[in-house]
Amino acid sequence: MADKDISQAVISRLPRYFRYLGDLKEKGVERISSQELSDIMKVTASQIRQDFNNFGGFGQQGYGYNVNYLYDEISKILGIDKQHSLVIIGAGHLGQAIAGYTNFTRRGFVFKGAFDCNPDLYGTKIRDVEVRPVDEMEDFVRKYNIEIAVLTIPKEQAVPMAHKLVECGIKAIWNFAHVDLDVPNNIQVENVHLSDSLMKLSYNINRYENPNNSPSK
Amino acid sequence: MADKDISQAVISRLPRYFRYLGDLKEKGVERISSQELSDIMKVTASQIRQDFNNFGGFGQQGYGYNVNYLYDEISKILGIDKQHSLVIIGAGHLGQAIAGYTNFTRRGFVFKGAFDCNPDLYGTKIRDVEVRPVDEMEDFVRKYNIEIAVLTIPKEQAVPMAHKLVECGIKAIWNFAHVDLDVPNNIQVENVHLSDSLMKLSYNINRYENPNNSPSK
DNA sequence: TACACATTGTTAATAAATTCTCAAATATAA
DNA sequence: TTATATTTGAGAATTTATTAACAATGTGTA
Repeated sequence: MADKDISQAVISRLPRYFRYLGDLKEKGVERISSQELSDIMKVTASQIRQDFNNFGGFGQQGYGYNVNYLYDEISKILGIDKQHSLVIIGAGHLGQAIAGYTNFTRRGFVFKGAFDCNPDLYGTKIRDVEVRPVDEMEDFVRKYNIEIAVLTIPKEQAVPMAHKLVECGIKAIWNFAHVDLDVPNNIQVENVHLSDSLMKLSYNINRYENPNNSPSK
Repeated sequence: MADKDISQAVISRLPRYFRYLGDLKEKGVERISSQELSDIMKVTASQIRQDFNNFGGFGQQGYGYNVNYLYDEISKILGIDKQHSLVIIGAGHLGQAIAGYTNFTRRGFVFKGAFDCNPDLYGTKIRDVEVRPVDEMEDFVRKYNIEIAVLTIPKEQAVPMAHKLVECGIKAIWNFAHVDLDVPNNIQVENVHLSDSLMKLSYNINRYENPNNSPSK
């Protein structure tokens, strides 16, 4: 955990490399240089090389990078060469959107269960998985040793639910509730705060339209 | 646009400040010091002061910050003191989740239209708004002068759709498709790449479990 | 096989972001 | 009213991230 720490800035860029490499792979491209990748991705070649070097460097002088090899290595780094079990807590539209997104399955995220507190949803199915009452979550997570919980519930319920999940031995929470969770730091949390994202967009619209409403410095 | 540029790192933190200030406001807290806010938010007091100072500084020595005032100022900076019109392109679960999220409305994002290419959805309603055929999008966006388009469609369709939107005079795109859009830089784009976020989570799980699979340096 | 060329990995330089420090300003209590 | 305690805003110091430079190493060709 505490060895050669790699900054989250680097980690954040890996999925994007992975996406572009996947595209290249599909196109049948065998090799690529950092410069070529730089042109496609609009980041500096230097950054690409620096990023890969955090993990030892996967290229070869005079040749570049082998697309397939690099793709596989990144998938190992990201841990998507293994399967991860996942439950969705909150089977509303957002929960269903995520559950139904088949690409996640392709990346090894296996959707095992869905829970909600709305009785109307009990027994309805999302991709062969039955929606269960949320009280059954604890037993289910323990029994099947679920790794990841996707929290798509209102923020008021998110905090107590996170605590319950931690008690059941969950390893990670993908949090869509608009609240910061306070969990032990052996539990991984990744927040998706959609409203934050939308506000950023709003800022940039505003900024572009009224460039001169900045402080009098 | 090109005056006292504020870094996107700062902008990214504003919505979180805004969220915490909203909570404080609701609790009836009138004033707060950067140190108190630091304790609550788990960021350094110095960063809080530095961030606010980018916009001129809203506090007073010996007193701290007035919660209501600061809240209002941040909402102005973020441009959420004004209304923004918005259409959703792709009325699947994700599109519906976003359209249905009433908090956005509260923040001034007014949901005006929804479009899809699935005839089964035409005429169905999402919060009083009828789902229309996607061919009608262009006229609609032009006619009602829509500012923001939310792209919740598959990546193959996202790129041509973005081009169409730009032609219709859209100002900003909130992009949920797993692809990078290439639009003129007067168009604001905010990406929400969910699979990237999930991969980051996967990395951190992996990292925590196998701390020693780092390169031999 | 030998030589020119390409391209990485790595170190150094630069830029950006964060944290520290403290004088100046204000609030509050005596 | 004055003295003391707070707390900001701003500049300096530090840390982190990004970009540039180039020697080392391999590729591909004649």
